[in-house]
Amino acid sequence: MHVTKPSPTARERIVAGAADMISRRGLNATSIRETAKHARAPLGSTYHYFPEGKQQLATEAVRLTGAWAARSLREELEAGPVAGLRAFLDLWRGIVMDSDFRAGCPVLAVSIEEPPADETPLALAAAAGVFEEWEGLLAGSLREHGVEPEQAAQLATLIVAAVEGTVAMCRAKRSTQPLDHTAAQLQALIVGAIRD
Amino acid sequence: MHVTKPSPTARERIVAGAADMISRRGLNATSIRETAKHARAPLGSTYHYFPEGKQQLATEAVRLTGAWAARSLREELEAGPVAGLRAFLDLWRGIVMDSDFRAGCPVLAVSIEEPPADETPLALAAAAGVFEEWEGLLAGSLREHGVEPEQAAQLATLIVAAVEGTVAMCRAKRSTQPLDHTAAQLQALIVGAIRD
DNA sequence: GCGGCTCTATGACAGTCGTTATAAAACACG
DNA sequence: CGTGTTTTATAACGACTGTCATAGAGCCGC
Repeated sequence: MHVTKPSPTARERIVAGAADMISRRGLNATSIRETAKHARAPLGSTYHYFPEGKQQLATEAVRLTGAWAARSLREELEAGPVAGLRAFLDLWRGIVMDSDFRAGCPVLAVSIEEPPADETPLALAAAAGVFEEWEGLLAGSLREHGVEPEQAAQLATLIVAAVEGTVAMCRAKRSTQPLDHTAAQLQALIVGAIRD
Repeated sequence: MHVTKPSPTARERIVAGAADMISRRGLNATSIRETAKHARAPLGSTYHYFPEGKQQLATEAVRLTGAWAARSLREELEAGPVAGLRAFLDLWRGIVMDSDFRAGCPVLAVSIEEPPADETPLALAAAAGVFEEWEGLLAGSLREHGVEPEQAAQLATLIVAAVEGTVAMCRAKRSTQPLDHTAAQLQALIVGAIRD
């Protein structure tokens, strides 16, 4: 049986492209015109698919990235928290290296740009939700391996925050050394937490 | 004896204002016109003081923030790594809370925005330098308290990355809970590393 | 007072931005 | 074929951007 992967629709291409551009240049510097061009879609289509404009596009880009990372995280966590951590780190390492240190995490990018005062920060709320989803997956796996609930929640927050911060540091330094440092420390931390 | 604090020059006000605006809206969304207005300085003055334009202004804003945090970090580290960590965390907690979750770290903001392809990323290099300065201070203090050099360097990277990431998460969630989680975990981690 | 320097004021340049309106095209389905 | 819906094309709107040029103020040592 053969299943041909459906070629992505124009709408999907726009969202994926927006996520990529946001992860490189930030939300404000990502223009709708360029995302459309990057996805080989006309400008008019963007406002057809995303009638609420840029906020909606950013929101969907954040959610897409969140779901993508969550799926990988969920799968690998079945082999335990250490395997999950490694998968999470490798995922971002790939992004950083494949882009020659030009891309990072669009969820972080959206989180640190103050939204215009007049509108509800939909994309920011989506970013908060993605962080919580990632933390929840990690904390759940830690609890399953005997870590106390409060300790598990704290550790999950630390992992997500450290990975996000490390990716940014790798971009600034144009080096993956921060990821190596963080990986070693977080792995040891998890191993120690599980053993208790 | 009485020493009047010298009122900051227009140049200093511009740099400080730029750092604040970058920490809120990101580098690309911070316009030179608005920084000038925010500092009650005319637009012409900005190009007088910063003839290399926006890159130079961003670079100085990053360095100002870096030096400001480094000074606090250096002072408090004299009381040991745990005190230094607490000071570092409190510093950012103050920024986040005083701004009602609208401001963060300008160094991080600069780190995650791809510079225009045609110019040398001066501000990005400055951000890398600031991260290294912070890591160096923390690693040095850890070594002084008996932590192995490699372990100290890794732990310092983790601390800086985690704090930066946590501040961003606090903004997204509009809560300081991530900072509480990270603070607890990092403190325990340092205590454990020192005791060995 | 007076030259010379630092700083300000003002306006302009060419470009991009988010968004909207409106018309044409492409398509699906009977 | 026609018809109704989805998608594209194109132009325009006001506003904003980084940068530069130039003319004027303010202030220094002499």
